[in-house]
Amino acid sequence: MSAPPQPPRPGKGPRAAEAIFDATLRLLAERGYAGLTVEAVAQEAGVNKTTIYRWWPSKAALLRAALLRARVLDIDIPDTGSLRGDLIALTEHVSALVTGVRTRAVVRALASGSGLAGDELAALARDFFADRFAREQPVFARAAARGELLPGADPKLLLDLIAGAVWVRAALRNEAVPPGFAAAVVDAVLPAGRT
Amino acid sequence: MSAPPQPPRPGKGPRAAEAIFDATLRLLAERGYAGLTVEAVAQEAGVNKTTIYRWWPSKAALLRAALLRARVLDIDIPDTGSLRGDLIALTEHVSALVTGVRTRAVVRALASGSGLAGDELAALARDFFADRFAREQPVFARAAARGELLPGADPKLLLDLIAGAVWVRAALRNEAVPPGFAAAVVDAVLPAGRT
Amino acid sequence: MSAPPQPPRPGKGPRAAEAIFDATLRLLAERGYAGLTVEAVAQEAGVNKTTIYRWWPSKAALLRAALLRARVLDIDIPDTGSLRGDLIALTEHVSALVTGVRTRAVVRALASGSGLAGDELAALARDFFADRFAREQPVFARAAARGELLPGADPKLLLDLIAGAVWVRAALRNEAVPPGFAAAVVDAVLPAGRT
Amino acid sequence: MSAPPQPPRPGKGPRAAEAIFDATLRLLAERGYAGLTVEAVAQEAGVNKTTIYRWWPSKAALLRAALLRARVLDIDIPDTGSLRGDLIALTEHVSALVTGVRTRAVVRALASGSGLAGDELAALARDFFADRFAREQPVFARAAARGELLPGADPKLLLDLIAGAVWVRAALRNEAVPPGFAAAVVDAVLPAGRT
DNA sequence: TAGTAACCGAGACGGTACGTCACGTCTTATC
DNA sequence: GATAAGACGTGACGTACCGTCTCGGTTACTA
Repeated sequence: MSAPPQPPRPGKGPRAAEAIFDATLRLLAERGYAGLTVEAVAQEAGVNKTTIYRWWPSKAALLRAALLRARVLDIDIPDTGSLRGDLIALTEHVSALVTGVRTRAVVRALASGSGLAGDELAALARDFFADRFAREQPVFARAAARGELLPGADPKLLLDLIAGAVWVRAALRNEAVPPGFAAAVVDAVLPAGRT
Repeated sequence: MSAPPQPPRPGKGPRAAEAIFDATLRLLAERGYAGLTVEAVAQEAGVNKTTIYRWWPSKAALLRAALLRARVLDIDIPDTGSLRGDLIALTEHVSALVTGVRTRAVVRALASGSGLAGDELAALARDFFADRFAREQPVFARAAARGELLPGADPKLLLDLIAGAVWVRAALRNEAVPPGFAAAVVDAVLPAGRT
Repeated sequence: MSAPPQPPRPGKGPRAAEAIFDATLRLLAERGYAGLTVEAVAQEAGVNKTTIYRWWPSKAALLRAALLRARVLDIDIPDTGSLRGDLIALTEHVSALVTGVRTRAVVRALASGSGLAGDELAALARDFFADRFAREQPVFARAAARGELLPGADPKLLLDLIAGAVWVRAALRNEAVPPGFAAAVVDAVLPAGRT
Repeated sequence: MSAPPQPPRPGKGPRAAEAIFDATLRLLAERGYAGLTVEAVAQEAGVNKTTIYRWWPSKAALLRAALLRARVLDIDIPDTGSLRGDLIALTEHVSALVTGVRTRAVVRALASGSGLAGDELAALARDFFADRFAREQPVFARAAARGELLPGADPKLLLDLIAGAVWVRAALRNEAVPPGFAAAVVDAVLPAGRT
């Protein structure tokens, strides 16, 4: 009689989608991307393997869907009142992503795209970064409005420098990110951007 | 009295080591790390699979040995007479590594270490970056001698910013690295380092 | 209303079970037990190796199933009207098994059970002989009914003597079993059993 | 200068022949014929694998040599003063061979000859039984001299019956050989041979 | 409320690659 | 001259997942 209260599955994906995504991300965190298997996901999710293959053609596609759904990589855009404060907050968020137990495997998986044409993870990474960059625009818009931003500054370059430094330190060098690293990074690049 | 007839293999690794390493790197470039199989390497190298397993316990160990031997990732430390020139040269080298056909798969494989303990590739990446940083020291020593370097500057941070920006742009965003990017990157971080 | 369409595989074993069993027994006959390989069976049966391992955990288990299914070792219990005639028929059947091209390898394989605990072939041999002995009982029941059997005679011993003589001659001495051997064997043991 | 005091190796076989044979027989007893490996023998004997292959071309040949040298299968020909007593002694010896911990694996290995042409173990079995039969002749010669033996009796058949019964009981049925079995066997076949 | 379409579980399968074991051969010292 | 040392090709082992297929049953929307 009553309309169904916001049916959780509006026709997209299997009924057990949530369980599948959960299992996917948990196993990814536990075993890394290479150790993630569809069979294990199916078993953990209490679902038949065919069900997964009915909906996603590959491990990468499944992971992509899981990441999109689960919003593990979402960000809150900071608004601290100053460009420097905002950038430090962003940096710390990137740092948390790259080092966090739940997310570090995810984030490394994104980077393992082989560079071969047609790699789904590479596409996901591209989309993720584009989306993220779009969301970060307000930070720079506000800074410009406050007159904090040099006219010729390149926000994308600033962000790449910031995120890249954290990435290299944590993911490639495999070193701990010391407290104060975010501030140091931001202060290193701000002269190029700030009035 | 007579010198030994210069045995080509001084006791380390199989006779066909060169062929194996060649095949490993070629297949890695062609198919990416996930598509790299020991069986294919063996076949390409004209060697039996067991011979490979006799010497390296895993795909990662084999790749590690291949990279160390093949010096694919070596750098020439530039000496252009100015810090800016040296850093631009380094940046362009990083950029070539990350985008070059022969090396981009290698370099991405390094980053796919799962972050799990005991990952051989992660160890390799760590070693590689440590070694590379050591080799780059003269650039900063010379800059300091020339009085180009601010006293409190952090060379490691500068290098992480530079390499990270290239990495994010090419490997994560999967965008082309435009001409002039190296110079832009260096100019963005130099105010933090240069007198 | 209609009977189900008589599915050929009532739930036990792979679809190609017959082909697998055929290949198993043929290769066993050709190459002996030691030369029998699962891979060759799979190839001959036009089946993937994994399919065989899905159903039988070892070569011995596979062979066991093949023997049970194929009824290679079955006997027709003779009824010639006299104990002597029946025993000669049984002896000749044993002789045929031990020397026949199709069966001699099978029968030797049964005997190669290592005597180690848990040997599957040893278990199969045990079962086979127990079953066979049970089936031979009517011969002695009829002989007793005819008054041909001494009260204290031990049928099992008689059968062991008979089968053993054939076995030693054919399988261990590797000599031909001459015509008349069956009669000679039976006549040698009958005084111990017959009135 | 002094003649070596009975050199243990008169030019035939490697220096460590004894150790090799020991290891061979011990491993055969422990693991059965199928589980016997040349590599394990070499290791146990403290000898290089190539040394074994220099002297014996195959596992079967090695085993053959070990059995011949080690006299595991030797018999003492009994002389109890009566045919029945001698035959019972022989039967008990066969029984000990087939069931003894040290020898049962050996004796089963002999029977696992595939019946294929060129099987070395089959040849060994043939030789062993021929030799053994020759050695047992005195028992029958003495019985004949005592007038115990029927003129037309076939000693070979008698022995095959006896040995076969023990073999079937112990090796094929995998049953224990009860005490008194030897006497029962002999009494079952003696009417056919004894006056 | 019945029909129907989408979805799902169960199970089997061919296939690729894994990493391991033992075989038997070979070459190059060494004793 | 016999051995030791050690690398090698070869073949088979048994396992893990891959991605696909068929079949029969179950939801759940819809007519």
